[in-house]
Amino acid sequence: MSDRPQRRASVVDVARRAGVAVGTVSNVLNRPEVVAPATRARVLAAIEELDFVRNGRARELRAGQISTVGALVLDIRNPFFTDVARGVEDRLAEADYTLMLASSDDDPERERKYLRLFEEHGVHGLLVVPTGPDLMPLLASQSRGVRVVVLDAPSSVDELSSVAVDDVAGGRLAAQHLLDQGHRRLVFLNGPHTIRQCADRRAGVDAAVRDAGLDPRDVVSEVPLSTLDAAGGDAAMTALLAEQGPPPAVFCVNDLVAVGVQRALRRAGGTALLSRVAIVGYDDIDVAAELAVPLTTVRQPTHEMGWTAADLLLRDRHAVERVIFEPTLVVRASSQVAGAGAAPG
Amino acid sequence: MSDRPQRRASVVDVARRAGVAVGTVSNVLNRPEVVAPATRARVLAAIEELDFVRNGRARELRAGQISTVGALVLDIRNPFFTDVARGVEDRLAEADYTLMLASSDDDPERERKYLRLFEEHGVHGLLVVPTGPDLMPLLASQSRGVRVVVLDAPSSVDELSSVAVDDVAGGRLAAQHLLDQGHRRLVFLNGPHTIRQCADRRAGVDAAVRDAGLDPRDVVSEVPLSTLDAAGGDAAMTALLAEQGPPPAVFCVNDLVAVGVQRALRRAGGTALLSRVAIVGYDDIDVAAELAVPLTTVRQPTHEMGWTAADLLLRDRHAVERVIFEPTLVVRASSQVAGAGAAPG
DNA sequence: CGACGTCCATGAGACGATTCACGCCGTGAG
DNA sequence: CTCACGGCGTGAATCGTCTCATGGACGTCG
Repeated sequence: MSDRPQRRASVVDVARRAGVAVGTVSNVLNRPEVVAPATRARVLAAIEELDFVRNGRARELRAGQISTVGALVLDIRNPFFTDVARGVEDRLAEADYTLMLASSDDDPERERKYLRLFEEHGVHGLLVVPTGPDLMPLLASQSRGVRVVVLDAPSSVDELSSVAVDDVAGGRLAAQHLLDQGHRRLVFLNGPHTIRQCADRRAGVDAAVRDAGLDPRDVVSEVPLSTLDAAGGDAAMTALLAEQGPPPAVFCVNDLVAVGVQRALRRAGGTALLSRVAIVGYDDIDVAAELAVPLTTVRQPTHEMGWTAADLLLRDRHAVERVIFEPTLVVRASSQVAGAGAAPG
Repeated sequence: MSDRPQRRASVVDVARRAGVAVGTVSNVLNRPEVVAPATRARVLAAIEELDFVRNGRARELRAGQISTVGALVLDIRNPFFTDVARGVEDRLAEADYTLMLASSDDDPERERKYLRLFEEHGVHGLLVVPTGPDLMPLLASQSRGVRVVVLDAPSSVDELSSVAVDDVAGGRLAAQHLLDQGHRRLVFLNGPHTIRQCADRRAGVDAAVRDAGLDPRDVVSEVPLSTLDAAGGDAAMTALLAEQGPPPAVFCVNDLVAVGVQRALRRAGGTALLSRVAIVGYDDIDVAAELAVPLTTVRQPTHEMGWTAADLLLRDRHAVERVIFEPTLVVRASSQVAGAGAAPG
C-alpha cells in the first residue's frame, strides 16, 4: 500500500482538475477575494480531492524570502539555551515565523557547517551564540542580506546587532558575594576565554577582587573545564579534590557545572563535604532551587533575551542595536558556609 | 553601509564573471572532477570575488528533496525531549541532514500549524511526539511522500513507524516499587489520557496494583495536572496538601513534575515534610540524582530513542517498524520513606 | 589523411508557485 | 449604439539551480 508515493500534486494538477488556469489557483491560495466564489469553490474542491500541499520551496524561490529563522546555540541540552530558544520561538510565532534550532556543541567546525546550511536554506535571519571571537563569517552572511543577531555575547563588531547580558557584571556579582562571605580564595571553574562569556565573567571576578583591595593573582585560581556541563564540572572538581583537597569557595561558569561539582563533592565526602564548600553558579536554571543544596546563582533574563533577539531580527529597518541586560544575584544555601573565614558583620 | 543588500549573486553572475556557461559553474560545485583545472580555478575565483552562496531553495526545488528533518516535541524545555533531540541530531549529522526543531506545547493547534509548515518546507521526514491520539494528519503527510516516525508513542496505526518506550512497563515499575515499600495508597500526578504516555503509565500502575492482589480503585488516586512541568507539579501538590494533607506516596508522570512536587512540599513543611512523602518520577533527567532528595525515577534511553527514530527515517526502504525500548527503574532516596506501612522484608 | 574517441564546455529545459500585463464579457452612462 | 470600466480569468515569464543531450577541439591510430 502507498509504498510508492506518487508525485505530489502541483498547482498544474489542481488547475487541470478544476478546469482553470494555474494563475487562478494561485489566486485562490493567496488572494481569495479576487476570485469569484463559484470558481473559488471549484478550486478548493480540487485541492481537497488531490490532497494538494503547496511546495514551500518553489514559493520561496519565487518570493526570494523565507519565513524561517535559524538559531545556533552552544548546547541544546543546557536549559539556559532552551529557555532562550523558547523566548525566540514565542516572538517568532507572533509573526508566523518558524524556528530552526541547532546546536554547535562549542565546535567551530559544526558552527561553520550549520551557518552555511542555514544560509543556503535561505533563512530570513540568524541568531547565533558564537563559539569564538571571530565574527567575520557572520558579517559576511549579513552582507549577503541575511539578518544576524549575536546572542548572549555583546558583539565586538560595530556592524552586528546583539543581545547579551553584562557578563562582567555577572562575574562581579558572584565574586563579590563570595568575598562578602569572607572568602579570600576562589576557584573559578571556567570555560575557554575564546568564549566571550567566559572571558567576561573572569574579568568581572577580577574587578570584584580588586574592588575589595586584593590582588586577583592571590585570590582567584581558574580551572579550565573540558565541557561546560555537569560532566565537565564533575571531572574538574574530582581532579581538584585529588590534587589539593576541597576548595573553600567555587564559582562555576554555569549551573550545570555547579550540579557536576556538587555531584563530585558528594561522591567524595558526602553531605558533610558538600556543605563545607561555598558554591555559586550562573544562569538560575529551573532546578537550581531544588538541588540538594539549593544553588546561589546569577540569574539572566533568558526568555526576555530570546524574545528581544527575535524581535530585533524581525524589525523592518535593521539598524544595528546592542541590547545589554543586567544579571541579578539569587542567594540560596549553597554559598552560605559555616566555616568561612573572617566573615564581616 | 551595506544598508541596501544588493541581490545575492547567482550562478549566472558567476558564469558571466568567469566567462563560462552556467552548467560549468554547476559542475564545479557538484562534480569538480569533470571540469578542467584551469576552468575550475577561474570559476572558483569568480565565486570568491562575488561572495557567491548557493541558493538552497532553488537547488532543492530542482532536486525535489530536502535534507532536513522536522521534529515536533511537546515541550522544548523538558530535558527528556532535548536529550531525545540530541540523539536525533547525532544520527542526522552522520548523514549530513539538519534538524528543524519545534515545540507544540501540547497544543493540537500549534501541532497542526507546524506540521503544515514543515511539509510545505518540503522536509524529508517528520519526527513527531503527538499531542493526541489522532494520527490521521500524520498518515496524510506520509501518503504525500513525507517520511513519518512517531516518537515516544507506539503508533496506534499500522502504517506508521514509531519509536517508543513501553510506558505500561514503566508505570508498572514505578507502582510496583512503591507497593514494595509497603504503600497501599498512591497518588498519581498524571497528564490527560489523550496523551498516550499518560494513559499507558496509568494502565501500568493499575496492572501492578492488581498483580499485588489489590483493587486499583482502592489504591490509586489520579490527580490531573494543568501542565506537565515543575509549575504543574507544584500547583497540583499544593492543592492536594490544602485539601487532604500530604499523601504517603506520589508517582509523577515526569521528573519535572516531581521537582515541582518537592518544591511544594518543602514550601509547605520544610525538609521534614519532604522526607515523609515517597516520590517516584519518570525520565531520569540529568539532575534527578542531584536534587535535595535524590529522585527515584524510571529511566528511558533518551539518546538511543532519538538516534533510532532518526535512523528509521533515513532508511531507504521505508518499511513500517515499531521499536519499543524497555524502561528501567533507578532507585534513589526519594522513594525510601521511614514511616511506610507494613514494609515487607 | 580520415575516422574515431576522449575530454570538456555548452545551454536549453525542468522543477513549482507567483506575478502581471492582457483580454474577455457584461453593464451602465453618454 | 458606443465607449469605458470593473470584475475575472489567462498564461507566459520568472526565480536559481541542476541535468543531459549535443557538439567542438584535439589527439591517436590505421
